[in-house]
Amino acid sequence: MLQRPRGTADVLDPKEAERWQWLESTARRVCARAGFSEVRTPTFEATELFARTSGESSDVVQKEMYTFQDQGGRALTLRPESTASVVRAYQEAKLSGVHKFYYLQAHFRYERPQKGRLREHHQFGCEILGTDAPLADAELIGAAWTFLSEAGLGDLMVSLNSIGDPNCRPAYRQALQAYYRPHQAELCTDCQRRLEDNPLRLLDCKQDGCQALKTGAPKSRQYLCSACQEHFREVLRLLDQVGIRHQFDDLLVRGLDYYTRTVFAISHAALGAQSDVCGGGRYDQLSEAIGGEPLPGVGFGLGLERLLISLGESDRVAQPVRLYLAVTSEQMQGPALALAMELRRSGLTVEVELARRSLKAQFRRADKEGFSHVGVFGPDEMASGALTVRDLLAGKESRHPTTELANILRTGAPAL
RNA sequence: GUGGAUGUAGCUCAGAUGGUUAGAGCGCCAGGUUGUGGCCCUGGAGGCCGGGGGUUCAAGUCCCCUCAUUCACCCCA
Repeated sequence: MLQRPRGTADVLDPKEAERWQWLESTARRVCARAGFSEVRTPTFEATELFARTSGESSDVVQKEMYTFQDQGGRALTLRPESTASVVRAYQEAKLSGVHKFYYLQAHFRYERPQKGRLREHHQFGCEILGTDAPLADAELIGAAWTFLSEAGLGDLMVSLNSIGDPNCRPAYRQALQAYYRPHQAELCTDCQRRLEDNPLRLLDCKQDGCQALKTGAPKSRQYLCSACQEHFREVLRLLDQVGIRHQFDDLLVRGLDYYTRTVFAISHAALGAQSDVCGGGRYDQLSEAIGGEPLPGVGFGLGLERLLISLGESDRVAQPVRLYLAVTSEQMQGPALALAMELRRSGLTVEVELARRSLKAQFRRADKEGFSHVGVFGPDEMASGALTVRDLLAGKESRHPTTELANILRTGAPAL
């Protein structure tokens, strides 16, 4: 039989669907309170948008994009990330001033799948555009922090670094190259290439040989110009002030070229090698890379599949009242459905048995599927306009007029 | 893209050196007498052994290819 494409996933287990909905609504709630409004950008964009912002030499652009040509010969790409799109949209709409956006969107990268890494994955992300104030960095990181806490991820720690701006980064790159050149022979093949291509990336190589060289490598912080230094110091100070646990990590660099100054990540051990659940940073020159007016910004992206893995299987959804309406015979199914619809209209969660099975089997099923109550609807009940209700947790049973059911059950007293 | 592991019932897995009707546990369905769950007992359904090709008298078992999953690398959310 035909299967779903590699690296994609279906969500059809009701429990899992509920987890997704709960997570998404948590994100929306956190954003609404902090004044972020939702932005939705096209699923595909001009290939050039990503090529120019992420960087021609980045892995994303070199080998991970889903690129195709449409009937009109346009080169298009399924978005591998959303920041470039959001900046593009801001500029295209000729907005001005500070804007705060969030998105919940699917992203596509042609990669080899493994735990916490899919070809289509979903990210919740926030962007603050139009200001380079350190306060924006702090608020943005705060949004990710608040969201993760509310989602229930414990023991959070933000790692961050500053990788400078166009004024000071060139000097740092040169310093790195100068340091590594004499050791070139000891580097892994990837790092030999990086030495010319993208020296900053030398710092997050995990090969033993390269790892050893890192300790003596020059640190970006020592090369920051005074403006970047001041900016970073202020970001750190603000994080302290708002109570966000963080640690300075001078080996942290990001894979996308558009980052400037602040870069950060939040990781979680449950994810194995894909430990970063959230990553982001500042991108003050991105807009110009796509031919726009200067527009500073900071943003983060947070992988929802990864977060769901980190959160584990825990059922954090309180069990609400759910009534399973059982019937004593097939003849009662019609009247039972009518009753179910009436009860639903008054706000109750009610399910009726669709297959023909014995009362016993209906009870068994209600129990298995975690219903809180079973209503038995038979001739006696119908004649008296009542329903026999059994509380499955308490094991108690009683009969009530159907008109009073909604109130009795909704006010929740588990024991009737 | 590179390297390793895996793929047998809905799920977790057994099936030594190839040999007759492919098994278990859990789950599912039905019963254990009158309109009632969780425990227990009995019975039942359910498997092109991921797919294709090959070797052989004979393949779930051996070989090749392919698809998928998984772990690591690369990289990233």
